[in-house]
Amino acid sequence: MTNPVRVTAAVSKVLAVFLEDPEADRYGLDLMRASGHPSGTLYPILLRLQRAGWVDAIWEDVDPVAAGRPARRYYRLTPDGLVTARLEIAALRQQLDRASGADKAGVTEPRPA
Amino acid sequence: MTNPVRVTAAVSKVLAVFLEDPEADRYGLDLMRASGHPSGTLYPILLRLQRAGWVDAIWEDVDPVAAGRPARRYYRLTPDGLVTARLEIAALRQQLDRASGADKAGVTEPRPA
DNA sequence: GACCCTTCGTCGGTTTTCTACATAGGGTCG
DNA sequence: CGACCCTATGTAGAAAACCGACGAAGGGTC
Repeated sequence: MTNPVRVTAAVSKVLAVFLEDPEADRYGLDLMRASGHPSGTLYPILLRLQRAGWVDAIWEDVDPVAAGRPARRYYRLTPDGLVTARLEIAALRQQLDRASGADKAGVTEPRPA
Repeated sequence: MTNPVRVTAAVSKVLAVFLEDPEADRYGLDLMRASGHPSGTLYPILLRLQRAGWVDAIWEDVDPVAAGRPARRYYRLTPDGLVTARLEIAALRQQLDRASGADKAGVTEPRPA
């Protein structure tokens, strides 16, 4: 476990969504909307994250007929994945901050102090 | 011009380096060291950025014999590329900030205020 | 001549991304 | 009841991106 996962742009978006609320259970369509990824991008990423042990998945325990919709598959960060994701995202942010921090004409931030 | 460029993780690293000092001329080896990319990653990215009109390139006007090294090829952001790069990087940063901002236990930042 | 250094790239295999499509039940409209 | 959209899951296959290895070309050193 924790075998190499390349934290690409698409992967970091998914991790960022998870980190918005690390306690929350998230399902596929939900993650698609929140990350902006199409299913063909999202599900392979979720598979890689699961294989790496960063993410867990469980089937929703609901009767599809009673609920009026298919059962969802809920994904959530493992404790391990939570720690690693935070580190990865922090590293990315630092890199981007270095870029816009050295730039006088800020686009969004008026005062860095 | 300004045809679609996918701002992947590797591309954003290159843009971030350019934004550290948008006035500066940068050459290949320099960008390789600053971005951490191997040549096989960097040069294709520079080509894509040039084709999109985000980056300009000119050959250094120097006598290789006198300088004791091969001439460098200098790359720099176009005015258009500067604007676009800033927007892209700002968007990425916002996304990452939302992720760690909603998280109580901060990893690096003690006080966001 | 053999070797390393700087500097520019390209080549080719692996990994990642993404546009379709597949599946399956439910609801709606005419 | 057939055509169509909605929620859900995911796969298939091609295009794109990545990156280690290599090549080219000159300079210097031993």
